[in-house]
Amino acid sequence: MPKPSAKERILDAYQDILIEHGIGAITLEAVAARAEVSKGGLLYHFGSKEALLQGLIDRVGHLGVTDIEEARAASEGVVRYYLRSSVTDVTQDKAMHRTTLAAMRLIGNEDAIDEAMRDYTQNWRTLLTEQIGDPMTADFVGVIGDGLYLRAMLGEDTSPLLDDFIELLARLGI
Amino acid sequence: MPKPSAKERILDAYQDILIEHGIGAITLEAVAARAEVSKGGLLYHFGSKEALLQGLIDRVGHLGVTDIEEARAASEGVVRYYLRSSVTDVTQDKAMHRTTLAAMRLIGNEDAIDEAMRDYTQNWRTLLTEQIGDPMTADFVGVIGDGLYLRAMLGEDTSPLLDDFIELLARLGI
DNA sequence: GAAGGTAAACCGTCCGGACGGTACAGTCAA
DNA sequence: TTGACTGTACCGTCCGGACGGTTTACCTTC
Repeated sequence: MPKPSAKERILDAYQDILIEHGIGAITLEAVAARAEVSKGGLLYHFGSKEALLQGLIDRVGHLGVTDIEEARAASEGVVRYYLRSSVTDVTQDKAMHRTTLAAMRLIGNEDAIDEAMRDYTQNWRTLLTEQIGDPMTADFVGVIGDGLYLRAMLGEDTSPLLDDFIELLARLGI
Repeated sequence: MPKPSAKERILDAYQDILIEHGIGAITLEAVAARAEVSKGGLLYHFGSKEALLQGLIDRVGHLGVTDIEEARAASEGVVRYYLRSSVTDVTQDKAMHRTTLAAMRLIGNEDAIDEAMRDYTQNWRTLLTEQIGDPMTADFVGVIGDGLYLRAMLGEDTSPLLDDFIELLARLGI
């Protein structure tokens, strides 16, 4: 695996610090240090803290689109794909999962993040509705995924719940 | 309704700012201004920003206990009480609901908050298991409540979902 | 009941440190 | 030569917290 470009590394560092220590630990110097870049180097790529945030939002947008595409094509089915990617699964370590977790740390603190996350959940809701048929049931599945994410944010390992939840949903004909 | 004591007003202001503008907007001066108290007055009651956080944690603890007690005694049943209090219901405006929403803004930023929230969800899980019997199904209901809270954090009005969700759970024999 | 005392409740200013951002001169690989 | 940085020095602002008052409520004693 080649070393990612500095810009990507900076964004990764931004995410990592958000996930591990939260928004309060985000300083330009801390992000730069984690990315193994000088402060000047960071500011070369992202002209301000605000630009760094925008970088994360863009990433949520891009990864969100490809995530939905992959889900649509997944052989296991959309619902199972959705729940699996909502669960903390150490073995997969998907890019979108980390990005989402990082973005969630900013919910309520940055309006632009709230909007990006609403868009993302809305896209999922659309796909789930398309797949399941009934919008109400689709919302139900959507909320379960969100709940799993919230638990992940609290540091809980939710992977043991996956199969049980899928079985319960199967009983509802999903 | 008499004017609450300064200490309560300060904690209310702290919550309000967290909910409306997030952790980044929390400064001693902002909280003091919102509570209509001087900065010195605030520091008289809470000796530091850390103490303010501890005040919120204590509140989560106290309200959490009474919340669980009320749920246990609720004529509508524990599950319905749980889901109803997870939903954004403008008409009720329960103290615990606001406190939880405020505390959620701090998840991942303050270890002590994470722990308090884990305790709170754990207490609910225990009660739900006791009520439903099967721990796996209880977790299922628990996660749905969490998902509703996450949506509330994103500013969504989740109250229309309540009855539908209860009906879906009824189909599972809950 | 006036005077005096006391402690809790509260006010407003000041200081030091942290942090975002600027500026710029130098390095180095392609 | 140009783009991608490094490293250092610096500035202005913001914020936490310390601190030295001041007001209010409530005794107590003459």
